[in-house]
Amino acid sequence: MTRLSDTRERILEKATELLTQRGFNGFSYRDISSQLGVRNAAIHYHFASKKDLALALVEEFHRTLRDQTSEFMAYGGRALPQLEGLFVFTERQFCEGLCICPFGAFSVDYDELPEPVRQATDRFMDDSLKWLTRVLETGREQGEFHFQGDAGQRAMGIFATLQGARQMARIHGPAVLGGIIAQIRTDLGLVD
Amino acid sequence: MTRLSDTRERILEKATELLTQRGFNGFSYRDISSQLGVRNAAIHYHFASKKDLALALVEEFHRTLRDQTSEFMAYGGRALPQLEGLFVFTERQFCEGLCICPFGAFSVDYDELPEPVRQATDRFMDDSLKWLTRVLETGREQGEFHFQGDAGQRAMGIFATLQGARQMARIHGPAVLGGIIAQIRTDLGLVD
DNA sequence: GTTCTTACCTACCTATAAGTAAGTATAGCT
DNA sequence: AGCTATACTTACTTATAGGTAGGTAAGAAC
Repeated sequence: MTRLSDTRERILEKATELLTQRGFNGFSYRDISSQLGVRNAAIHYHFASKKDLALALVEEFHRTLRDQTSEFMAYGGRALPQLEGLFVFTERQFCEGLCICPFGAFSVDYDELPEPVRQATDRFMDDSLKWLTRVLETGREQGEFHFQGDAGQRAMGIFATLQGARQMARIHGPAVLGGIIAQIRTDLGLVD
Repeated sequence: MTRLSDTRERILEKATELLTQRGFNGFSYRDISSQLGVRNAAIHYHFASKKDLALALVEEFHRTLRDQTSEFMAYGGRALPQLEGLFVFTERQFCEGLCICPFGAFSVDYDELPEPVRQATDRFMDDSLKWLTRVLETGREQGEFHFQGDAGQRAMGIFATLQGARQMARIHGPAVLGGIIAQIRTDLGLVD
């Protein structure tokens, strides 16, 4: 079969949407199958258990992040466009209906996640943090960013803020997200 | 009956714990009843539906906030101790096992929440924002805080950061929460 | 002392969750 | 033409979800 079915991809896409709108415990195989017009068992064929689906979702995010960050890298190592890329990415995801951060969704259910999913989530988070830490350090050295203290801490703070901002924006409207992002810029000494 | 049963309060307490550890869709009446040693129907007696339980939980948080903020007010209107009170409150809740912010937990499931619960959540959030905005404005006038821009925006950003920080701290350890709170202080021009 | 109310309990119901077993259509390979 | 792998399907199972009907023990009100 030269052309593989796109059902697997459609399931992942729909699952991402449902995950970011309802959390991992907030959607079922039935929700996916009914909206895609396939049977429940078709999902089990591709993802034997919900645990496997969770794992695939985390790995999907991880891949997206890698693609996105290597795209940032193409700017030639300058820090500012990379940071702006993160902001644009966050806002675009939000506008596309991926309301809350997938990582935020998983963090709510963290204790009940099976061990492999937890590990994958940790790896994903570590990579994200490493990338943003490097961007912040580079930007400070280049004199673009101005902030005190450890860059790693600052990176953690920015991710926390973005994650929280998405959740708040969902309730108070999309404008909140832009406002909070503007504030992060201000705190990094970037004047508009 | 002079002495009312404390079952209702015990249910609310346990539900809060479960909500902040698993999200609203992550626990069942059975989880509560089995851990409290009562029957399922006892919970339905006090909270006819899970919607009613959610409503009671939000109102409980709202009451706690009111108590807490009026306690802050007792400091005589000075802004700094009020802000520090929020930080202490957040860290204490986290240490007591109330991992994620109850509001964060609800925001994940926001779309499926029944309308009255959503409205109660909105009122709770509005009150919180109003309070923090006033604290920030007062502190800036008193010369204790130094920040640019709108105080309401800043308040929104701080809540978003705290909410995200709790979720991150759950995975990366409690130290993260303290680190991010320290950063909020820095960004408000408070030197340690 | 009967009645009402509170605060439950036992025993159930229906819907839905995740998951499985076995069958089938289609395409490519030999 | 026959075999095999892929990508499903129908038709279940078992467990659990939220919710309900009806009963009951015990104190309060009259």
